[in-house]
Amino acid sequence: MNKKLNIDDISRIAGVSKATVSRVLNDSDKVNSKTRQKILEIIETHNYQPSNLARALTNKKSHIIGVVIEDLANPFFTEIARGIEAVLHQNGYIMFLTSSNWDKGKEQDIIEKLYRNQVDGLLIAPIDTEASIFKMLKKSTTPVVFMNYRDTDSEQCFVTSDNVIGAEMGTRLLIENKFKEIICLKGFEHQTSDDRVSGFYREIGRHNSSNIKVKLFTEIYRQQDGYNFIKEHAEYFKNMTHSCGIFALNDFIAFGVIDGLIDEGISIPEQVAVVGFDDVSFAERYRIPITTIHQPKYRLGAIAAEQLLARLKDKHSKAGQIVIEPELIIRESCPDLSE
Amino acid sequence: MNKKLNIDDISRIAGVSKATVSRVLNDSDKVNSKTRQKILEIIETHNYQPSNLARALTNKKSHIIGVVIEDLANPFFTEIARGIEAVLHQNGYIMFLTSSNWDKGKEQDIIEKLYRNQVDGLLIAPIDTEASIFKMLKKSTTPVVFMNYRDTDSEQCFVTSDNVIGAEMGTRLLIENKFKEIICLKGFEHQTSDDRVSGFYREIGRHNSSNIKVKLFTEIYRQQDGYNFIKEHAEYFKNMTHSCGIFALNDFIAFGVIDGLIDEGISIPEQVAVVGFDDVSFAERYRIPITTIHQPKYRLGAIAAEQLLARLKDKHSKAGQIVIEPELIIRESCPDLSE
DNA sequence: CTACTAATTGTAACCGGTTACAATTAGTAG
DNA sequence: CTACTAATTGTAACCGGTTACAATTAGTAG
Repeated sequence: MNKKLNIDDISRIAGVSKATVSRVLNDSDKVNSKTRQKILEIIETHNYQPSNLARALTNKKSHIIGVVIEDLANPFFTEIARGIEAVLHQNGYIMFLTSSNWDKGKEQDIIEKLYRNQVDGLLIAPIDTEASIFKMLKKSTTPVVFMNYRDTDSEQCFVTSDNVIGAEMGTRLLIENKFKEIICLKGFEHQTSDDRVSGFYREIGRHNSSNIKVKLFTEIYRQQDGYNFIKEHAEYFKNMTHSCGIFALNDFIAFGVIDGLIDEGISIPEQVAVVGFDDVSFAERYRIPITTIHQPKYRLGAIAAEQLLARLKDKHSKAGQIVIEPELIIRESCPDLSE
Repeated sequence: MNKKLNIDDISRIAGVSKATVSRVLNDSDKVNSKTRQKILEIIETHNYQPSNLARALTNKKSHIIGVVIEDLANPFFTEIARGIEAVLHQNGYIMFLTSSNWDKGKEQDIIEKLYRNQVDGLLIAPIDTEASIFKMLKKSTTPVVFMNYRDTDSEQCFVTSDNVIGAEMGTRLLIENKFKEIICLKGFEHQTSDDRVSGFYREIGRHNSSNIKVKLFTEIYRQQDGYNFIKEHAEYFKNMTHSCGIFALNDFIAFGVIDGLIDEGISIPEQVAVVGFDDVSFAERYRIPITTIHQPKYRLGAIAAEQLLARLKDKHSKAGQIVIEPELIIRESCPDLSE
């Protein structure tokens, strides 16, 4: 309808200089209370909204934090985002959330766009930290906190769960359950997956496990892949003379596995027990409640946001590198039968 | 580390004017291919990233679309966001997603911030359209498309499911199942809830239903509330001599209801049948698969984004007001026993 | 070599704010 | 009323880009 007003329009209407208007906008300096009053009224009645672009351009502060997660459909990430949002909002910052959708190219693209929009800081759950954009970020002054990722560079902030220990916990449960066969299903190509696989093997190695069959399957990414895995090996599972434990390296894969097992009429946990990872909100109330490794997602996001704010306040504060201990949650898909 | 370079730095290094640099950035006009080459190299080696703020300030185009949803924890909204993101990304726009978290004040606040950051357009799943910020938006030139909401103003774009018809479908199923008692649990105070309640009563009114007990309970917002509702009325349900149907006006309430019924040992659907609304991704694979009204969430988001892009191309294009027909999905929590 | 046109580049104003510094106005003591 | 200080306001430069227009350079025909 009517053009957007700018500060010059307001100053003209009020019969003052734009500097004065700017002063009342920022209630900085002293402005005569009558002029202030008048200007405020004009702003009000004309519904003037100062441009944050112009403001950020001079201030070099946008009060915007860019957040990049991998998947909007996965409550694991949205819970993290909620934690972030709560902390940022409380501190007068606004979160702009974006999703790389597990696409490396898009990840680069998004981060670059965020950076060019001069966000004050970046909170990233990264996929491909080898990408050139990350090298650029490291050289830049824009503070970054990684989530769900650990960096060897001591200058780099990050917040993550200890995926190695988490995987050890899950594996130990399976071993203690005395399964003759333990199958590990690896998820996305990602540092967290690698860590979990390491933890898996490390725990296996700790036990005299020569009489346990151990298998690893990779390239099982999503729920559907977990389902297909069971479908493909259905005959094998049905004809097994021993019972078996499956460690799905994230809950979604576990969901798929459980769906497949139910469809094939294979009993859980008697024939096949399932352990997941993440303790996504639905794990507790899935068709069969899932034994899994709990990560405090909301808290992880909140801590990451706090780290970033700390860096924003003091550029030279020590880079926080926070590793949170996960927790084994036992439910029906794999009970603790060790006693 | 090193200060961020700007276009002046680049032009100085290249020994040309900033206009020339700007020209190669936008590959507009003609630039001698040698100079272009040289400048591109300098940009590359110095990792120069032009500021989008400055650019947007002059161009009056940020290529950013602000998106406001109500709840990041609810896959209903994140599915919509995924649909939006896909369309926007394909068209060179970037989505900045924010969440009002069911808080009216925050909703106002967020929209104002987005607006001040001069996003090119806004996609909003609104809570409180009476708020003053929406009046301001209507007067502004920034195009807005509402989602999950219908506006009586013919100038306003929106995309929504037909909640009245959806509720009628669900209610009809319950009536055809010949339940002697039908209970409706209303969710958040929201236009969609009101529409669903209307549909519920309208369908009830269509049938000669004097022999059906009809009850409406309000202020049942979240999963936990659905659970508590059952807990509070557990004795009643257990002592019922007839069977009863519960229409939970969104799936999360249905989840809670089902949890409560299971905990109390009340059989589903024999004693109490449950119908949800939305067909959130987990409804299909909940402990008891939920009969619900399906909304095409991803598509809804995609259509909304397309509407917005259309408006962006042509300010005067007719305001799309799109109502999508929902679909009844029958699962275990309430089968179709009408024959 | 000259005169003209086309290609390339530079100058300066602008987008919409903020702020250091200067200028003006108001207030106060003598 | 004068002289001084404090309070208030304005001027102009700047943030980092874009672009209309002018200026310069290169190319071509005669």
